[in-house]
Amino acid sequence: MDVVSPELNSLLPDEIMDTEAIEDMSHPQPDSAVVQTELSEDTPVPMETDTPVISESLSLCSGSSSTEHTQILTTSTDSACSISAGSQHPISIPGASSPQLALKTPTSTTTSATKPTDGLSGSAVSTSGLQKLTAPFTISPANHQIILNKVASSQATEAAKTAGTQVIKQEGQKLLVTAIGKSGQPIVLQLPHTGNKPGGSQTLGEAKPQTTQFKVVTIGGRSELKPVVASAGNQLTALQAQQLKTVQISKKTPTSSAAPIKFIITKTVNSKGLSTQTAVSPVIAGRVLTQNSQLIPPRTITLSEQHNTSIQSIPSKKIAISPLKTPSKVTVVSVASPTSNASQKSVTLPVNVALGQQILAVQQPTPVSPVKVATSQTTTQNMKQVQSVSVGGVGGSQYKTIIPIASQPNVQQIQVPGSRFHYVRLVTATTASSTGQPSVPSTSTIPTAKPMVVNTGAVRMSVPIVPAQTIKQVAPKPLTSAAVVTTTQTQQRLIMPATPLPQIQPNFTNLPPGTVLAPAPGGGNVGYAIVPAQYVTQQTPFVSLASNSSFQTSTGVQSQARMPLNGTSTTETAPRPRKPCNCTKSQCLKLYCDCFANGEFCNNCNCNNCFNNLEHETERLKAIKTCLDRNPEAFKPKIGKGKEGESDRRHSKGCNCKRSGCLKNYCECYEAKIMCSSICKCIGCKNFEESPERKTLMHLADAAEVRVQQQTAAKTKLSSQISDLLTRTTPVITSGAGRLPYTFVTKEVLEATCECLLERAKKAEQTHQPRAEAERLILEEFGHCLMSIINSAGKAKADCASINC
DNA sequence: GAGTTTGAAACT
DNA sequence: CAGTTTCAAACTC
Repeated sequence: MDVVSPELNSLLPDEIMDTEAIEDMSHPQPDSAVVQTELSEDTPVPMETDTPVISESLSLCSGSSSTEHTQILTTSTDSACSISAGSQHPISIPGASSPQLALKTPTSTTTSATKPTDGLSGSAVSTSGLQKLTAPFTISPANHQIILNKVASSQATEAAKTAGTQVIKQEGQKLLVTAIGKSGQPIVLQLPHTGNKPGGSQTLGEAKPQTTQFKVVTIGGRSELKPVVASAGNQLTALQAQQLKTVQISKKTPTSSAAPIKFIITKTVNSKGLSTQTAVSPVIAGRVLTQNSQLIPPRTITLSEQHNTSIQSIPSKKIAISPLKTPSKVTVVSVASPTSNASQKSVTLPVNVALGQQILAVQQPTPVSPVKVATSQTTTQNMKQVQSVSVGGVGGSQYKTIIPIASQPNVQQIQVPGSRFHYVRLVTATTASSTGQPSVPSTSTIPTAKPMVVNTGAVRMSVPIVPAQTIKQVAPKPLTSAAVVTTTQTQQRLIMPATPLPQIQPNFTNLPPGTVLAPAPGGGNVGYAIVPAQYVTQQTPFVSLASNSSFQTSTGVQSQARMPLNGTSTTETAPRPRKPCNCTKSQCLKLYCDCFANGEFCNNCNCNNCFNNLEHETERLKAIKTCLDRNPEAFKPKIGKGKEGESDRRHSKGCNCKRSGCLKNYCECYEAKIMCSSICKCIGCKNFEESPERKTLMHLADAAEVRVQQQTAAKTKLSSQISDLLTRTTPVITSGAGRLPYTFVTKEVLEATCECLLERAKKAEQTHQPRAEAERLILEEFGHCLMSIINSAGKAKADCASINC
C-alpha cells in the first residue's frame, strides 16, 4: 500500500504532505459514526471528526461511532500539518453501497465536539520496535484537534525531542504531529480494530491485526505493512520549510481478505503556508489495492480542507477543494490493481478523493458504479459529486493526474508533443504475449519513438527509484498521444526521479509532470505517476505506442478522461501544439526553455546540448530543485484564477511589458489570450477590455482564424471527397469480374479535365474574381470532373456487367 | 534565414 | 528588492 517512497517523501514539497490515515470500513457506519482509533494497545487515539456530510457518509468524528480503525496523524517537523478545523474532510470510498466516509472537522453544528470536556486523553503508544509515541495525548474537540501531548508545553516538546519521540502537539486548530524522531526511525502506530462507541469518543481497545488497519504517516521511514506506521525521516529536518505529512490508509475487508483497500494520502504542509501561502496544494495519493470483489461497493472518499489558511477565520465552513481556487488540480488515479484482470483495469475510478484543489481518483477495477468525486467548493458549497478524473488543462490551467501504477509493469515515459506533461506508460515486460498490441489504431506510427522500458526484470517496489540508465525515453511523433498502459502485474516502475536525491525536496505539487512517484520501499506495489490530465483527455484512437507490442493501453483512463471538466469539453482542452525549443545555452534546464518550464522532456527539439532528458536525470532534478528553490511556483501554471469580480483567468504574476503594449506575444498575458490585470506591471498597456487596439487585433485575429477554418474545412471536404472517390472506385477496380481498367482515367480524360479547369480559371480571371474565389471555382470544377469520371465509371461497370450477363 | 526586439528568467 | 545580464521566443526584414 505504499505510495511514496521514503526517499520521495523526503523529496516531497512542503505544501502537500498531510499525512492522514483513513481506513475504509468494510462495514460502513451510518452517519455520525464515531471513528475508533487506536494507536496501540490500550492506547486510544482521538479522532478529529465532525458531523457527517451527506447521507451514506461515514463521519469520522469524535461524536460518532465507527467500527473502523481510522487515524489521522500528521507528522512534520516544526510545521503545522493540520486538518483544517471548520472544514470538511469527507472521504467517500466507492463501493457497491456507495457509502461515504467523511472526515470532517467539527463544525458549528456539532455541539458535542465543541466541548472541551468531551476530549479524550491517553497515552500515545507505539510498538513494533520502532519509536513510540510516549507523549500523552488528548482529544480536544473544542480545538478540533488530537493532542497527543496533552502537556503541549515547550518542556514536553523538548523532552520529547530528547527522548527521540514523536510528539503530537496542538497548534491552534491544527492537528499537529511533530516528528522529532531519530532520523530514519519510523514511528509505528498500531491501530487495532475496536468497536464503536456511538455518541462520543472512547478509549481504544486492543489492537487487532486482523481487522482494518491504518498505515499512518510515513516520512522517510520505510513503511511496512503494519497496522499503523508513522515514521519520520531525518530528511525532513533538512529543510525546515518543507514538511511532510503523510497518511496512509489501509483497509482490510473482513469479508474478503483478498481485497484490502488501502489508501494513502500524502500531503506536505508548508509551515509557511499556514500563514502566508494561499495556494497550498496538497496532493493526495490514494489507491485501492485490491478491491476487486463485486460485493464490495465502490466508495468515494472525498477529502476537503481549507487550503488557504487565511480562511481559517471562517468558522465551520465547508471549504474545499475548489478547483476554482487555483488552476492546479491533481488527480490521483490508480491505474491498475495487482489482482485486477484485464477488464478490471479499464474504466472506473473506484475512489476519488478531492482534497484541496486536487482530486484523488483511485481507479478501481470494478466498473460497478460510476466514480464519484465529492468536492466541496468554497464556503458556500457543499459536497459536490462530479465525475472524476475528467481533468484537463483549460486556458493554461494545469491539471496533474497522479496515477498509481500497478506494480510489475514497466514504465515508459512518453513524450507527447503539444502536451505540457510527460506521460508515463506502464508496460509489462514479461507479459508481452498476454497484452498484445494496443487496441489503438495507430494512424501514426512512431518510427522514432524510443520505447522506454524500465528494466525488464522484476523490480521490487523497494527500489524506490529506477536508475536513469535503465529507462529510455519515448519520443512519439507529434499528434500522437501516449497511453497509460497498465497490466495486471504486481510490480511497476517509475520514472522520476531516476536518481535518488535525498537532498532534493521539491514541492510535490510543483513537480514537473511526468514524475512518477515511487512507492515506499517494501511497502507495496503501487506507485503514482503525475500525469497530466490532458494526457487522459488526449487518449485518442490514433495513439501510437512504441514498437513494443507488448504494451497495452488502458482504456479505462481514456473513457474517464473524456469527461468534460468545468463544462469544458475535452476538445476545448486540446493541448496546444508544443513548439520545439531552440535552446542553445541553457541546456534546457532553465525556465527559459519552454519544454523544461512545462515539465516536459525535450523531444524533437532543436536545442543544443540538451540536458532535459532522461539521460541527464540527475542534472535535470537538480535544475528542478534549483528552480523550485528560487520559485516554488515555478512549475505551476502562470495563468490562474483571478480574484472574484475579475476575469476568470489572469496571469499569476502579471506581465512587465514595456514596449510591446502587451499586444504582442512577448506579453505573456496577451499570449495567453487574457487581458492584463491589476497585478501586471506593464507600461503602456493596451491589453485591457476597452482598448481599441486590442479590439482591432482581436477582430483581425478572429478574421484570420475564420479564414483558416474555412480553408481547413475546404481541404477536409476535398480530401473526404477524394477519399470517397477512391473507396468507391477501388472495389470496382479490384473486384475481379466487375473490374474496371486502371486506364479508365485515360490521357484524354486527364486532358479534358485540365481543360475544364483552365477554362474555369479563365472565366474567373475574366470576371475579375478574387483569387480565393477563383481557387474555389477551380476546385469546384475539379469536383465536377471527378464526379463525371465516377459516373462514367459506374455506367461502364453496369454496361460491362450487363454484357457479362 | 538572419538579424532585431522583447520580456521573462537568472544573476548580482 | 532593484538593477543588470542572460536567454530564447517573437518579430521584422
